[in-house]
Amino acid sequence: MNAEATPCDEVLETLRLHAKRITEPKRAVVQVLVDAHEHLTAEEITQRAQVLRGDVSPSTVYRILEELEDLSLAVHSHAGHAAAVYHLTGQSHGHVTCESCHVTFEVSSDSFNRLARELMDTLGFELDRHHVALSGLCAHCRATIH
Amino acid sequence: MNAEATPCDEVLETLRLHAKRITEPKRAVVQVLVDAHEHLTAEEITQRAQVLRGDVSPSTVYRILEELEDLSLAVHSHAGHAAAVYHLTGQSHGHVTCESCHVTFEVSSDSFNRLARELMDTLGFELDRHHVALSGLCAHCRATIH
DNA sequence: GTCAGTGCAAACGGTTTGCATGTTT
DNA sequence: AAACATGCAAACCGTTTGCACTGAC
Repeated sequence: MNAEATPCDEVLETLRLHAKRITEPKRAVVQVLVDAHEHLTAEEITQRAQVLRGDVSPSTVYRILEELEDLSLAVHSHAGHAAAVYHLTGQSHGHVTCESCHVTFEVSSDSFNRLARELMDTLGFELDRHHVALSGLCAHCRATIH
Repeated sequence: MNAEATPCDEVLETLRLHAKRITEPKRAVVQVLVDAHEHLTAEEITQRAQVLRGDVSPSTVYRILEELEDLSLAVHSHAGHAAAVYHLTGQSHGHVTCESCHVTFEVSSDSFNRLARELMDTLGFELDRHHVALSGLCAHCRATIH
């Protein structure tokens, strides 16, 4: 129960602890990720960071995202054909993406855990549930298309 | 129990039935896919088709693969960062890909079915098990790395 | 003052497309 | 002959990289 810093500060503090420098573009990107409740592409992150700070280049965003991933502060996953989506690490969960409207849902770990256990038992395969999203059709698109 | 045509002929016959023309590049690509027991990238398919036929362009291979997919004769899936892999449709199965050695395994439908049912029940989400591969570490790489 | 971090522009890999030519029907 | 399929080259999109410069420490 200590006076909690903002989630944004927590991430920046972790960077500091790893001898990373705190720069304006980093503040902006972290802020965007903290504020985002969806999963964002690098391009979306860039655009939003530019709103906050004006002039953040895409390459910088990619470098910052890579740094955050190295420190396990963020992860990305691949959703079908589209660009990768990034988000800060929270509780463990999987992803499913709608092929039609491209919305990405998080799915509780429980749903994946059974499959993960089965893969381990049968193939000795260790599932990384973050990294690749399953795809299919969301309820809305299914109703619309069929 | 009729005298069975080769799998290759079956695919070509299906093309014919859909008023598609049977060309040398198509024969080569279909032959490659029939012979392949792994999942191949478009580039690998192109290379092997060129061995069979000399001079098949990558763009033609992509167009043929698209045609096969339109007719549900083939599917592709995305494995982590790498290029998409293609294969002819057989029994329904899912994919898991090793992040380290990039081998793709097929996983029996049963393993995915439970997850699929759960996604349908909880989100109304219809899983397309073909389209995106889950990733993780295969038994061999796990043993090597850890 | 040093070095990590930045912006820019160019390169990259996988895939798609426009167009003139060739081949199947 | 007509329609479709092909090869080539150029475009495309998401991402990465080389480099000179800036700004955090």
